[in-house]
Amino acid sequence: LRNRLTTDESTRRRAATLADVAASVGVSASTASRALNGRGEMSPATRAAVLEAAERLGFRPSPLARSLRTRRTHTVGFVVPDVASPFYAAALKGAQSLLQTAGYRVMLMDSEQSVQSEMDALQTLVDHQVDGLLVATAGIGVQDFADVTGDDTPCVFFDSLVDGAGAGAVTLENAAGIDVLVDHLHEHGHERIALIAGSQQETSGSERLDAFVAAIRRAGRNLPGELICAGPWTQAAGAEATRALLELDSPPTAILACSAELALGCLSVCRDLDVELPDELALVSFDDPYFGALLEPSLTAVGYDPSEVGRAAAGLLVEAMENGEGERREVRVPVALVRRRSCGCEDTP
Amino acid sequence: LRNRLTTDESTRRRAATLADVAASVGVSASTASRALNGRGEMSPATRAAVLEAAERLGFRPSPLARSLRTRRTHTVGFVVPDVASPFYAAALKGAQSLLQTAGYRVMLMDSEQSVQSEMDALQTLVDHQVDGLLVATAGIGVQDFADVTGDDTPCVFFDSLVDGAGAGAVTLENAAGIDVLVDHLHEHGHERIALIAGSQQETSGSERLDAFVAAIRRAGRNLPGELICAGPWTQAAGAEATRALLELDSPPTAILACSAELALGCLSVCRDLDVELPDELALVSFDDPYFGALLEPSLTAVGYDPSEVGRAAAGLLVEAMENGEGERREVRVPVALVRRRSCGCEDTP
DNA sequence: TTGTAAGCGTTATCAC
DNA sequence: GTGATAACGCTTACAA
Repeated sequence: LRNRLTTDESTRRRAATLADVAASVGVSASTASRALNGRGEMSPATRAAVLEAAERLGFRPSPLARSLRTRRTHTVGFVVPDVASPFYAAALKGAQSLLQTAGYRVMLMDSEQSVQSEMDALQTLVDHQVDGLLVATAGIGVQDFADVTGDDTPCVFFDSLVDGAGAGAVTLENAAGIDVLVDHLHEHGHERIALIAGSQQETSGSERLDAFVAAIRRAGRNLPGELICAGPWTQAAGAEATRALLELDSPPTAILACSAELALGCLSVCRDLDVELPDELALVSFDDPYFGALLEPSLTAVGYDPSEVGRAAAGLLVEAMENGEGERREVRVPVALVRRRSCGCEDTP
Repeated sequence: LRNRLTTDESTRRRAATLADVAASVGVSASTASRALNGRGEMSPATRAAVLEAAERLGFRPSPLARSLRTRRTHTVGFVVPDVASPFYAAALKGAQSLLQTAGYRVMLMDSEQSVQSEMDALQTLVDHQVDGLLVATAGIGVQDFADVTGDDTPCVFFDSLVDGAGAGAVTLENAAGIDVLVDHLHEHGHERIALIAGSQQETSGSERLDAFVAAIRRAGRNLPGELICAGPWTQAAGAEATRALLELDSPPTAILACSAELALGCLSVCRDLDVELPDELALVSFDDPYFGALLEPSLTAVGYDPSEVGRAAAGLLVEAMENGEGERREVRVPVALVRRRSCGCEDTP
């Protein structure tokens, strides 16, 4: 019942160190170290004795000291533009869980969508000698990235890419997702489709916009520039874009929002303006929020597993950290269309 | 244009160390250290020379070495039951941002709602000699907590409490929130109100349940046990509870869900079963999700700023880490009722 | 004002 | 098999 870690003496006992364990057994620190790490041959007797002493003294090796010596911290840095966003939070969880079982800790930084903060974050992490980096860039350049990291630390980018940089990359099937959304709207007979795009600083934004333009062209439709709005990934931006689109002389009959946030902004404006969805305007979204079925109208969207993005990225990173960087590997996480009512379909249970 | 961190020589240049800086100026390491840390008096000339050399060599002090020596890591551990949950993700962001500006890094651990994992996480963090702990407990006991941390590391609990443990605590106004919700349902004339409570392992769960019982009693109503369901904080649990409640011989006329997740589960079941909200059943929720206004029907709820919870907790922790633990401080983050349609009110824009 | 030396807790390289 | 000894990169008495 008594707390093992405090003593009756006035002095609070310091945590046991390797030297303490060694002394307690009567061997040298190096022997104790070898015993605990199972390195090298040694008499079973002393090994057992050391193990017993370590247990008895409640010895906990200091990762700090170990890292200083071995130059490995078993820590990876995780950098995202906004941890509070459902997507990044889920990716974080996926990554964290894989990393934890692989024996790595994660140090988290939020770049607040700023390239400068992102560079600061990377600098801090590199200073800490993290073994690897997982970053969803806010739009850093290849050169800046190399300058900060010295290209010494394995890095896997996810969500958005930085040219050919890094030991690997995980992104979504952006083009495929946009294609299926555009096709679906075409099937519903829409001719004037508007795009509410996200930030063009990141490839996750530009790939979707590019894919949209390509899909419309491929279908032989023409594409007025006024039907394309780009801005930050926020609900407010989605609302503003929708308002602008609805005020057009000939407004679109359908809107494709490039993220759930943007779709939500669109939804709320339509509600305010009493625009009936999907009759007066159809809406589809790249990104299926977990409450998509409960919105009014329920949201037709392209969905995917956000935690899988983090998990896959972490997997590549562990690979790169342990086996050295081999081929640069790119993974695309698949997406799938979920038909609901906002496009004009019926809910499917 | 050329990368500063690589050399033309075959050998990749090692990052400059304090010794390198000192040597380059022709002073001792201690002098260089003092110059860089601005400690002690010294000739402006040498100080300037050291600073210049550090700059020129791109010197970056090693936090690892520094921490080993000073026994301060400028790192705080952050432990939550589920980072992917919107509430914890927002709290994380609030905490992270305050900590970052205060000069601390955050090391993240997810306890996956398991007490054992939570203890492991705490152990890991303590081993890493974090300067402080921010934990939303999954239900650890006081004694276990003390055993792991040795009560050496300042800890601020948030969301849920551990008896009187820790240097401080930040929670929501659970009782006030439940009271206002129950009162509001009473105003709408409801006599049979059911509660879908969350996990009773955590005080955030038990406080809400207790407050509910008290509020009903205070109003002189009687409270059949069948109207209270407790379970995990998941949408699935909310759905299951709702299904059970609706099958009762005399089902409730109103439901109070103790979290947004639980309310969502309720909502989806009502949709499946064609139960009309709010006419056949009223629903209110403790926790106002950011898309609450866009649900069908829009959700009446008690809301609060989740990032403020993290920020406040981080504030208390920084205080405790820098000025030593003084009085144990408890903060309650305020909540406020948001009337929407699910209770029978009209939307207010 | 500056330098010397010890030490933070490990691990790695040698001898023995 | 095991033990000195020397790092890892920094801070801080204490001495000069």
